[in-house]
Amino acid sequence: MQKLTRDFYNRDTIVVAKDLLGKRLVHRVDHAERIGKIVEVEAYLGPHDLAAHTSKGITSRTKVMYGPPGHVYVYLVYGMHYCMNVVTEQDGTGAAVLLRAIEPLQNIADKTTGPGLLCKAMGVTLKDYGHDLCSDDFYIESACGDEPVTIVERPRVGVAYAGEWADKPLRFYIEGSRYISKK
DNA sequence: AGGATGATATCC
DNA sequence: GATATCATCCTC
Repeated sequence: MQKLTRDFYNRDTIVVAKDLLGKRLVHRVDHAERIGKIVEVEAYLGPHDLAAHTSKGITSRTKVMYGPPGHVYVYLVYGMHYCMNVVTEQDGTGAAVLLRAIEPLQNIADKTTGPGLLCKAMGVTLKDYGHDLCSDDFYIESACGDEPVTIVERPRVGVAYAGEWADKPLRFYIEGSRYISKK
């Protein structure tokens, strides 16, 4: 078990996205560690990626995504669900990886197959906006003996408005996992 | 197939 | 300050 360092996140976003599959997301809430294995993610590459929130430029909402890697970008979608992202690449890039689904491992009661459900189960809300994952109560670690996995590539979900960027295969998940949000 | 529900960006 | 738009989920 090894906590991921800043260097892990400070790399090409697609590489980080694929590398996050199989890692353990750990969040301590009320003295209990909630742990889930990441099984599905999406890559948002930067301002040139029309599906990314940073394509609108630096705003109060996107400033964390434009900041240094290894921090958490949380936002509210559709007025009721939170989604969490991990900021990637060097300070100023504006790229991140959306966590879409986890496999429950410890202290998780609710469903986890979708970005909104994942945040609810992990206790992630807007209060976690900007949190540094290089910390002790909210971080990602590699499992001991991290087994290689087969990665499936698909177009991202819910970004039909993004023109040609809607079709790019930037959604990645672990083949065979029963916790994938959609087929 | 359609509705819930509120922050945010983008207009006036 | 008003309004259109959501990186979703649940129920019918």
